[in-house]
Amino acid sequence: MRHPELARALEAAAQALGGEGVEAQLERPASVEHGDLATNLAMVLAGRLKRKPRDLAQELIERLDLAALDIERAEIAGPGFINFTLSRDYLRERVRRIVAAGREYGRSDWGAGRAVNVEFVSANPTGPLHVGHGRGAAVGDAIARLLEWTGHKVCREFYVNDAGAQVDNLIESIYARGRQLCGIDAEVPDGGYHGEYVTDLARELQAVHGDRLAGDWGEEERRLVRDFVLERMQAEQRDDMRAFRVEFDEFRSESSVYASGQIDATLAGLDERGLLYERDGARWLRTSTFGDDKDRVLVKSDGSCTYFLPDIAYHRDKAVRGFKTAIDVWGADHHGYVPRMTAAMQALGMGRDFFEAVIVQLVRVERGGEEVKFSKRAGEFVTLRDLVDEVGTDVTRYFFLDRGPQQQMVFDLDLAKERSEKNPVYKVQYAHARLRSVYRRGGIEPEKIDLGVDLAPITQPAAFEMMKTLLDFPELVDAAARNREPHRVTAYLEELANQLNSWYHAGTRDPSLRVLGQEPAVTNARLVIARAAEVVLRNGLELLGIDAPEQM
RNA sequence: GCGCCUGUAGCUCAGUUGGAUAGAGCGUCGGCCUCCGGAGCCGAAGGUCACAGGUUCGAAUCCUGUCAGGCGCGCCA
Repeated sequence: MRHPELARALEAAAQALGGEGVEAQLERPASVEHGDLATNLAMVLAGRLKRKPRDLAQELIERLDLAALDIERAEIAGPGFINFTLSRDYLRERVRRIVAAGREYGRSDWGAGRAVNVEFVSANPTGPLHVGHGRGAAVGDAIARLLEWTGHKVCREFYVNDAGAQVDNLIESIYARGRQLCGIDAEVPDGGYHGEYVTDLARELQAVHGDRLAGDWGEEERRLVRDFVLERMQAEQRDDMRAFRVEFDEFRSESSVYASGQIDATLAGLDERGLLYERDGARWLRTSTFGDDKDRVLVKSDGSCTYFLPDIAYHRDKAVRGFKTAIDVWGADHHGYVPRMTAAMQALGMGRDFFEAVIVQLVRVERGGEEVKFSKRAGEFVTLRDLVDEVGTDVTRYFFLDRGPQQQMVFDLDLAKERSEKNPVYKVQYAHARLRSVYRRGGIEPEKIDLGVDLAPITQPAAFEMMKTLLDFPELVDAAARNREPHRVTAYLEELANQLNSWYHAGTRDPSLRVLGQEPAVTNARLVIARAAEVVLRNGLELLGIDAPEQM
C-alpha cells in the first residue's frame, strides 16, 4: 500500500535528525498485530548515526503529524520498527477510489511513453509450436501487457528465421517423405524433421503440383516447396498464437534483414569502431571486450555469414526503429547466447540497458504423475495446440504464468483439467464470477452502484484485510513490470481470491455478513467493497490475458 | 572442465529486492454439509529454507566453498 505523504514526512523527519537523503520504505507487515504499514527507517538510520534504533524511532514519531496523515497509532516494535495503524476511514475512502478508477486502477505512467520492443516465440518456421513456445508466448505477452499498463508503448514482435539451414532441413525431410509416398526408398536426413506433419506436407504438395515434384528436385522445385512451406508454417503458427490469444504487431523475417542491406551497415558500423578483425580467413567481432568469454565469428572463411550476424543486424534495427529497450524472451537452451548479444549491442554503441533477455525454463507435461512425451503430429514434442485443445487457453496461460520464468515447471494436466477451486485459475475466475452473481441475484446493475454511500458499516476485520490487499495492487503491477515477472500477478490474485472467498463464505455461516438482504445502508456499503474487489480481479486477469467470466 | 539457472512442507510453487513467528494450493488427518457420489465449508499436523562457512542490529534473500539437478559451451541454427 502506498502512502506517499507518510513516506515524505518520514524522510523529512529523518533529515531533521541528521539522515540526509534516506529513503523511507513502507511495507505491509506480515502480521496483523503489526498494524497496516511499517517502516525500518529507524534501523537504517541507526547504522548511519551510530545511535539506538528505538530511540530514533521515538524521535521520528514525535516529528510526525499523525492526525494529518490519517494515522491512528504509531508504535515502536521489535528491534526498531515503527508500526502504523491507519484510520479505518482512510482505508474506506481509498477503497472507494478504486471503484472510481475502474479499468484504470493499477495503471501508471512510469514508462512515459517509452517505446519498448518485446520479442517472443520467434520459432523457426519448420513445424508446429510446442509447449515451450507456449510458455514463452504467455510470458512475453504478459510482460507486454505489464509494460503497457505502466505507460510504455509496446510492440509485440515475432522474428522468423526463414533463411537458415533449418528450413533446408525441412525441405529435405519433405523430399524424403515424398519419395516414400511414391514407394521409393528414401530416408529423412540427419537432423531432419520426423513428425507426421512432414508427410502431410509432402502429400499436399504432390496433390497440388503433381508430377512436377515427382522426380528429383532442382533449384526451382526447391524454391516452390520453400515458398509453400514457409507460408503454411507461418500461417499455422499464427493461428496457434491467435487461439492462444496472442496477437503480434510485427513479424520480421531473417530474409528481409538480408534484403535490407543492414548486414553490410552493421559490419561497417562495427568496423568503424575497430571491433572487427580477420583471423584464419574469417571476420571476428571482439565481443570479449564487452564481457563475452570469447570473440565470435561473423563472416566464415567461406564468405558466408554465421547466424549471429543477421541477428545482430536485426537487433540493431530495433534501435533504428526507435525502440529504447529491446526485450527478448528466450528458451533456456539459448541462455548461453545472452552474453554475446549483450556484447554485440554494446559494440554497436547501445546503452548497457538497451538489450535485455528474459530466460524461460523448460516445461515438462505430466499426466497421472507420468511425463507426457510427445505428440503424434509433431513427433518429438508436445504441441501447444494439443495442450490448448485439451485444457483451454485460460488455464494454459495461467499455468505458464503461475511460476517464475526461471523456474523449471511441471505442467500437471490433471490439475489443469480440474474444474474446481483446487485449480488456481478457477479459484480466481470463480471469485470474479461470484461477485457478478451477487449483483445478478440482487437485481443490481453494477455500474449504478452508488459510490457516495457511507462506508462506516464496513467494520469486519476480514474486510479490511482484503481492502489492504486491494490497495496493494498498483505497487504490485509496478514491481511485476519492473522485474518482468508476471508470476507476481498470479500469486497476488490467488491471495486476493482466498481473501474474497473467505469474506464471502463468512456469510454462509452468519447471514448478517452477507452482502444482500441487509439494511440498505449495509448492503450498499458492502456492494462498494465487492465492486472494488471485482475491479482488481478483472484488471489483474486482463494483465495476464485471461477472461474474467460473468459466471462459471 | 568452464559458464548460467535452479534447490523452501510428502508434491507443485510463492516469499513484498535484507526485516518481525518462512506462506499458499494439492495431498494427509479430524469435523461440518450432502439421499448417495462429486463439489464445498471449518480446523490440524507437516520445515535443519540442499550443506558448510562469512558479511550485520537482522539472511531463505547478499558473498565464498561443497553437493545435486537442468541448460549451455561450433567458422551449427
